[in-house]
Amino acid sequence: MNLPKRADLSDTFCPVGRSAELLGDRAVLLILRDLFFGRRRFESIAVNTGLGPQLVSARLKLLEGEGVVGRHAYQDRPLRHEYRLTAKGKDLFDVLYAMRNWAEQWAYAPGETGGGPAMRYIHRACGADVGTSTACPGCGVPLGYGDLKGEPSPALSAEQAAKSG
Amino acid sequence: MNLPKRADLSDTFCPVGRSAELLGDRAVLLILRDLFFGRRRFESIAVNTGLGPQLVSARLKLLEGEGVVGRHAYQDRPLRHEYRLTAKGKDLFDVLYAMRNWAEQWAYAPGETGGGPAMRYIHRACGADVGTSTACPGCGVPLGYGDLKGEPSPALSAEQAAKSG
DNA sequence: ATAGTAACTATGATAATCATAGTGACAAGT
DNA sequence: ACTTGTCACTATGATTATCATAGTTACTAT
Repeated sequence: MNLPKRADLSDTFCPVGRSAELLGDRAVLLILRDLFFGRRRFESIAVNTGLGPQLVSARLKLLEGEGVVGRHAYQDRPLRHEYRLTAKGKDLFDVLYAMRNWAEQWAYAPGETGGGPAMRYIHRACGADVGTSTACPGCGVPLGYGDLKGEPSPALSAEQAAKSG
Repeated sequence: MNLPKRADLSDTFCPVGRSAELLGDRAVLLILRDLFFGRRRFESIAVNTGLGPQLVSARLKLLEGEGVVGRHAYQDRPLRHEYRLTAKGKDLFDVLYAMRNWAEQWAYAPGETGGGPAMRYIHRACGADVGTSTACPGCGVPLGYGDLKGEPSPALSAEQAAKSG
């Protein structure tokens, strides 16, 4: 086993503290990101995040134990599993989306992304570019899991291609 | 020095990845939480978070280096500093608030907080209980840094008192 | 029979964290 | 003057976690 020895979730009554026990871990965040983007397979996650297989394995077990991801067989011979966000996991959308918004506003040097955002999001329902809003600027609907379609900037898309190729 | 050797922020173009370099750390998250609650002093943060002084020191330096917190002298003899969120730091409000909302919905056993949330938030402008919304349910205004007044549940308030006493 | 793919596990070196103790600069009390 | 106390740290050594690399299992495809 290689689960980090962290405090029990119930070690504090503070809600931010409880979230931090789970989310205060770079590997967990990167894996969640990949799951939100539809990457469900172990190898795919390991390659894209750049994390070693041992860490990915340990974190997926942790996430599964917390009920944030579920493990589902997608074939029998040989037996293979994929990982999917549960409802509890999908509800982390707001956290990851807030992280994305913050980074778009603060984490890039001027011009680094060529003018636009590193990743542009379009509201599926109405086609509007949502910018960094939490409610669609076109139709006013609050944004949640599954509502958005991401379009990576050329730089980000090149980076991802380099990893999988 | 005890700064963790993490990848450069600019190691990825993915905005969630960039945020994760900073926020994917339990200590960083707990320190930010305390700063959002108005704790500005080293000792106060160290005691409330339960982190050792060395970790607090290392993370405050990291946060200062990233421009998320500023260091300000509050007295001269002896020279003492306090830490405050910068604009870049205050903009992390949405992330911490999303973490809080998720935890309120998923991280407590039924009845653990005695019926209500672990921490209740009131919209200062109109007095409405905001629940776990991102816009005030009373007046519709989107919620941001400084808009809310927190009221800890008895359990949480007892926990905090135990730390400082 | 050999190579390939997917999902891991094992191992050892390196790095981070924790618990505990100590330091420096001063204020206040005896 | 001397002890005690406060605040913001720094130092040290033991414990843990992480990273890089290699190996394993169970198959399929050629």
